[in-house]
Amino acid sequence: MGSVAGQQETEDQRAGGVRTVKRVTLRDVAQAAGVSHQTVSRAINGKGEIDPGTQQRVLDVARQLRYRPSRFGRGLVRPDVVSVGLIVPDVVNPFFPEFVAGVIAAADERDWQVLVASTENDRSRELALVRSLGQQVDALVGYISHPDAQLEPYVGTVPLVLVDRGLDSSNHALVDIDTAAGIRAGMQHLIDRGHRRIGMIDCECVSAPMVRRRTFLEVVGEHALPVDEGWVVMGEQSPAGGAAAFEALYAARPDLTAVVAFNDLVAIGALRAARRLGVQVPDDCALVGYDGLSVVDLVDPPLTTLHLDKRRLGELAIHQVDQLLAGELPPPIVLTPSLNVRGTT
Amino acid sequence: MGSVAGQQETEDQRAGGVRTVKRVTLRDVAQAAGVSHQTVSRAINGKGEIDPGTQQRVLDVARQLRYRPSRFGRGLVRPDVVSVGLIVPDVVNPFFPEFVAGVIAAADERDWQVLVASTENDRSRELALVRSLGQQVDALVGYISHPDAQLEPYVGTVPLVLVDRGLDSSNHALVDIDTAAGIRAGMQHLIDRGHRRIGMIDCECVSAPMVRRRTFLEVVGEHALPVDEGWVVMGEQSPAGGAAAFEALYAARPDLTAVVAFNDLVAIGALRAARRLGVQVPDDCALVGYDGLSVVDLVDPPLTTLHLDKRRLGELAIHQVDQLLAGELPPPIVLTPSLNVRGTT
DNA sequence: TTGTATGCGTTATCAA
DNA sequence: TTGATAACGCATACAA
Repeated sequence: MGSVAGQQETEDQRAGGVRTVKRVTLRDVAQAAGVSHQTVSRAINGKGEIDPGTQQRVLDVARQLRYRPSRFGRGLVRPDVVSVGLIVPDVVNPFFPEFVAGVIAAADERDWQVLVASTENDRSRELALVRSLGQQVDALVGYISHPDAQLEPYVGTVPLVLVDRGLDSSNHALVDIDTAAGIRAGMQHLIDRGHRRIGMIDCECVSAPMVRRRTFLEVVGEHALPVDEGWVVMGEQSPAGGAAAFEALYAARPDLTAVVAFNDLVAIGALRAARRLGVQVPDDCALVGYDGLSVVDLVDPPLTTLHLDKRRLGELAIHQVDQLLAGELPPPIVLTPSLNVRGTT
Repeated sequence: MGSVAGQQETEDQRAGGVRTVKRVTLRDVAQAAGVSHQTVSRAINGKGEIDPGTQQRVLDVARQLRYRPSRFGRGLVRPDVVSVGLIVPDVVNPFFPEFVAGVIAAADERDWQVLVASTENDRSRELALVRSLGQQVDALVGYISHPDAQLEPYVGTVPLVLVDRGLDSSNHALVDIDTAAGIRAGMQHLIDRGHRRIGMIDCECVSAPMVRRRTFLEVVGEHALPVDEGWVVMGEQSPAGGAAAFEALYAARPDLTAVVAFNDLVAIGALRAARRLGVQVPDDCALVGYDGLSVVDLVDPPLTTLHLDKRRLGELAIHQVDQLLAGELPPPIVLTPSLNVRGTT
């Protein structure tokens, strides 16, 4: 089976032999196998209408030559496979995998593909990603922190679904989270249980800046709870940050009876700090998290939290893509976290 | 600007107006704008060599017509963008996001794209995914449970990197985990601390069946530790499963002083069960996990575990892809977990 | 069963 | 500045 010889031959016959590694094409295989490129196509795709002998021969030659069909050539001539680009800030932060899973599942249901890209919490990478990925896909779903105005020049013509960024955006489809309603539910829960001396651990947050704190203060005002400096502390958005923030909060207000945390990770840090300080949770101090990560069930006691259906969030994003691809600009969809009472309240 | 009229016109002029939603092409825009498709191309890509007036006009028409460049048409004629398909069993299981992050990061470094697919723990989806995704990408990285023999017909010609499946595989590139060495290190640690009555919670595991148990028994034999029925229990691969398994183990061997768990999630379940049973960890019973999930630091006490660098695992997989794409079949790479002593031993 | 010719949507070359 | 023409790699009628 002079296939190896065939390969040599093919290489030599290449006219512009100088150019960089030319890709092996259907015609190269055809030439090497001494058939038409048509026959090769048939052999590769396993359609009938071909002599088993030649098919095998062609297949052998193809393997020798390391032939791989070009997805572009194919895509051009076959019904398009829809592909969606997904941009998230971080794949490891336990908030996002569930969201990504939702996107992938909903996409899969439609036989769509998902290209996942992560900015690795580097905001400066967002814009470049929007542009480059946007050129390679049929639509984009993005957990993007940049405001519309900055985004626009990079978006080009790609249909875009923005997630969790308030309703400031109008050119693109939106899936949003009603954080204010969530915080409000958490506060109400604490108030219902008789808490009045409630503190908050807040964090920097580009997507919904100040929302938690603002809502907190609103509710505090509505119920005439004690409020002045010291009831709200800022912390790093991490367990360690939550621990430090709790310590600061406890130092300033040792008589507090409940804390609302920016999110679950922060709350878990606060929980550990409380334990270290000898503060019993929930007896001495109740604690409410936010996000509803699955890890809240692994800590002790399990964390009461405002549970957001992150998987659903992803599914809805794909739903919005669907609309966009159909030529509609759908109205925003808003998801509200639901209170999940466990062991810390 | 009779662009809307232009659109009508274009639609009407389409010969086979019957066919399903034809995609808007460069030529459609050209016709509507009254220029050559070449000029449209120039306008879209913002190359110079075009009159600003016509450029603007063309751009307007393109927008009216909702024109989007075809990635296939482009891909055919521009230097290829390498894309890697990634198949994992589950995006939500905290083991995988770190792995995925490693793959994405290493791919990104090379300006490659990553298409992520999940089998959602449904083994039966693996093969179909290998085939379909394999056709759309330049290489595949797979956390695949099927043995080579079953896999082969579905692989086709796509370069494939298999992760964590023992070294039974030869046609494909491999990144493996030396689980035996990990378990051995964990056992040795316990033995060094004077433990002799050690139990194990094992789970079903397709990728490395029996490895933990086998290694456990080897070490037990080498050190003449007590061994008979009851020292190894099987459990579901989850915190709940770990809890149930610990209860069973404790019921059978109430005098045990240490437990090696299948993985961290199982170990965390065991930890909770121990607490419920009034067994102090680590004083009454030490506990060693496996995987090194970041959640081990969130439980109390933090879990001693055999830490596997999952991110690195992903990076190495891309490294293997690199070799494969260069035409080499690289030797397997083996990663060994390292003992991470925290609060449960 | 096999080969020829054509078109998919884009960019590049070159002439006008 | 613009346009005609030729690739790019593949699949599919249609002819042989």
